[in-house]
Amino acid sequence: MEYNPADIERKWQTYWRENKTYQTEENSSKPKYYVLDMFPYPSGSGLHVGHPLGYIASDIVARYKRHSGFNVLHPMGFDAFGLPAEQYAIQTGQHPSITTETNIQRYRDQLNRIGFSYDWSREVQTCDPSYYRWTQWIFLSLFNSWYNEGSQKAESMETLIAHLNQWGTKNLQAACTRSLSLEANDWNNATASKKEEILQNYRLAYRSESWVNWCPALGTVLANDEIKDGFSERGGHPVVQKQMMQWSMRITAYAQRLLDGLDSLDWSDSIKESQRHWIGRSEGALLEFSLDNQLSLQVFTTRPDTVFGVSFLVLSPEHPLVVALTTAEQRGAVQSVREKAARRTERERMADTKTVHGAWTGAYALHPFSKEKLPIWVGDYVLSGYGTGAVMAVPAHDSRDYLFAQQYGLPIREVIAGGQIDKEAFESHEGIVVQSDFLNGLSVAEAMKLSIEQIEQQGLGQGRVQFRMRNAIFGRQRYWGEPIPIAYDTDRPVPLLVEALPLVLPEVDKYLPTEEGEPPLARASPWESSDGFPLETTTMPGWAGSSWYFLRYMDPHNTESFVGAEKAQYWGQVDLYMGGAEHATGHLLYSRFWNHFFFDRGWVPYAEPFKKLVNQGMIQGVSAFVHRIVGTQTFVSASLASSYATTQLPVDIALVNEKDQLDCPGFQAWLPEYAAAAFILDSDGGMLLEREVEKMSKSKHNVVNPDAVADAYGADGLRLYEMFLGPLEQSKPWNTQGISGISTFLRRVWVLFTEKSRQPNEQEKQRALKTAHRLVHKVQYDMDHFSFNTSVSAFMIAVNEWSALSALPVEALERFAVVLSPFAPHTAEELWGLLGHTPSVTHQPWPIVDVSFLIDDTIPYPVQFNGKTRFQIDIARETPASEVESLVLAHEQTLKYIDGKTIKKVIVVPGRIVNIVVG
RNA sequence: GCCCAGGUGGCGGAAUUGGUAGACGCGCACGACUCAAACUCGUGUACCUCUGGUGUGCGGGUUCGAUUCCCGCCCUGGGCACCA
Repeated sequence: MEYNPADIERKWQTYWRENKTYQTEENSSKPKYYVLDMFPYPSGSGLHVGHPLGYIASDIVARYKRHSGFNVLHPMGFDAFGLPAEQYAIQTGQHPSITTETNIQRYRDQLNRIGFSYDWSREVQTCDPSYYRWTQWIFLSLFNSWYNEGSQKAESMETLIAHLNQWGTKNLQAACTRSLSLEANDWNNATASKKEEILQNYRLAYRSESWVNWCPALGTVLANDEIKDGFSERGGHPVVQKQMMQWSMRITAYAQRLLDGLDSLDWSDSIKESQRHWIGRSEGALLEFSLDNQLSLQVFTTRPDTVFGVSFLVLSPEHPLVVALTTAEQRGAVQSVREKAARRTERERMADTKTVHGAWTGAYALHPFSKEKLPIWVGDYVLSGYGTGAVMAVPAHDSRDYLFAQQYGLPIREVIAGGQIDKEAFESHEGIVVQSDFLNGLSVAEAMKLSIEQIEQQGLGQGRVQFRMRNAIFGRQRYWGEPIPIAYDTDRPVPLLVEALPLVLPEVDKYLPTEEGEPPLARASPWESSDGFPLETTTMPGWAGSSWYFLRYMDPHNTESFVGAEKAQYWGQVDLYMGGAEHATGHLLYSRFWNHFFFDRGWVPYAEPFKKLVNQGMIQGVSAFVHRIVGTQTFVSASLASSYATTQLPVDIALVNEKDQLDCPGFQAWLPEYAAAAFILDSDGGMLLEREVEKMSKSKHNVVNPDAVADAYGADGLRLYEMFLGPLEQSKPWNTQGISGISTFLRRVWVLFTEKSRQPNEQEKQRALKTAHRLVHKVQYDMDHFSFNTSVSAFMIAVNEWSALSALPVEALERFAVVLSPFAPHTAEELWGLLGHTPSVTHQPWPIVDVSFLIDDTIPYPVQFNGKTRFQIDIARETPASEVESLVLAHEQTLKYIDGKTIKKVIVVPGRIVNIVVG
């Protein structure tokens, strides 16, 4: 009987589906284990072999945990709202839900072809109204909550309103957009509209006029994490800064907790570091500089110790005081800086960090201590969104201020000794404070402390922790997303009632903005609430639906709440979250933010949603390039290309054979422009190509399709090979050729189970069992260390050892089938059946290792001379060190290597090695 | 510029606490089977000036012994990038 993966895989996939083998148990008494994959966006091009890498690894863990007696939650779903489906809708007029549904179907088929053990009865799709109803509900909950900095948690707006009723803003500790000062009377006498304006200052989901990243080509705003190098992540369009009224999320309220929470997480250092950097905590002081005319200007600085080195102040071009401060003579210069800054795209701003532009406003401020007159400048290197949008410039000790001072001839005053400030700014914290009045002679650390004390005592400002992270813009001017469940009573936002949810996406005639520039939802008529108020026209961003889906899987059909309290309690945290490192600062931060909020409101038992995170590496493609002689349609083999002037053009890797040669007729048929191609072959008659490792993508023509690999080598072959390629977290190139080793392995496994005698003699039985126990031990170790590539090697070693025996005991084969099943589940099911067992192998207990099989009676001691291994001798395990030494010294080969030299020292490491030092 | 990860044969990679560097697989070479080829099976395969020597990016150090620990540097990949 031949090993036929196609038949076996079809058979078992049907069996699993019909018997609901992977359905998670409800009300189980078993311990739980939650293994989650980052759900995919179902793109039109389907999966390539890189996508399933993480899914295979997590599926192995899920299956291993089932064998180990856990009730496993291993779900899959789709992040189904998003730009590509909408762009396609704009081009074709087809509703994005149709494209999305087709793509999801294809993804589901592709995933099932690989034999994943998902419980599909829990599938979620973010674009499904029964799902986004709860995304909208969460939005309303955030709208109806504020962050109490006193209790350090989110609370219902009711407690805020109660405080305002009684005290106004007195003693109110709240995360807010700007700090307000109101008496209880002011609040109580305010109109509904004025009250809402005040509340907006505190709500966790709120509207504000803010600087946004506007992408004209996509016609929408983008979050910082949706931009790469100044271009939109999707589509690569330029992005500019623009001020707009926008829905935002007050994630900054959670900055400190999001930072602290990282310490308890079992995540890679690189992801934790990028989150820390993104949050960007810095300590310093807010400091007031008074102006001539009653006004004052506030700056944020992390170096209050250098306060006597301030020689000018700089405002961002957008700073609200710029216009008021600028004198008539300076108006032109300042205006030109402001206009220039406004015109710059994000991209230009980043490309050009070496030059600064600025102008003097004509105004002065007074130094808070020395009362010296300091000129106030406008400079484009100061960002309006960070700190107060104004800085005290200390050019001697800040390189950006230094650059600015040099360019405009402003004074540079050394206040920390130790640098060479005629050459560059001295930013080190190692130094003694000089020319600084009461700070003279102190270290930087001492001066920081004392300066803040003095600033606070004299009422000039206060110590302050500042975060780089900004609040997240939430509205998108797009169609294919969750509608925001808000109506407007004139300008006052009014939340829809929970009973009115879901607010379903309306039908529109086109998926484009209206002629007036309104988002596509404005095309719906009427787009208004049941009581006739106009509805919000922006939709939620992609990250809304994906920030809580891991909770919905716990309780996917609940119509009463987004997740039931008992289910949330039982499943707790995600034990293992597998996904790409590209979500380091987007999805993973937003999900943590929302989950902290749910925790504060008492809806989930943990603030942190993902206990352990593993980032699978990228599988790269190996692109192929053909040489074309410049200006012709003649193509030349790579081996001859050096004799011609050529350009290299990418070729679909389907047209390349295993010797890196081009299928010439196939190439001519591939694209019309190559129909008339002529070829100059090398002496072997081949058309050699250049190969290069790059990211796998459709546009590079280097995509390998998992379906095709599974058809040729079986799903189990694909699974084993993806794991065998190398460490999970590393990037590595895909080379289909290598999979033949896996094929050979699986066939040899099959032979062991179908042709090998099961009546071993005692010696063979012991040898076979030793191999089996060592295999189980190794695989178990690898499971705990996510080292799946070495497990595949261990399987091969076991099979090689067993193949050399004439018979195998059934106990060895049984262990093998169970241990193989997480990796190659279809084959393992079939093997389990061949041993006479009834299905399924899925819940068979993981074999127990008999440690006596792991220990050998004798140890092959390597014998080294001066650290170089020369030979080995077998010595009984328990032999004491002194005896090992004499055995080695008495060995005939030892004499040869001593070769008349003196033995200076003999090192015996019991059980390991012998090293003889001669000289 | 800053932060993080990594650098081992022709290739993917292994080496679990400082203890035999190159497991396992690909590729390649030779052999068996075959009229022949493919498949399959077997043997070999780090390098060199080969009774020996060298070798885990480079240079140093610690140690009886270093891919592993320490110092300095180079390169590759990823992230951040005027954050005061």
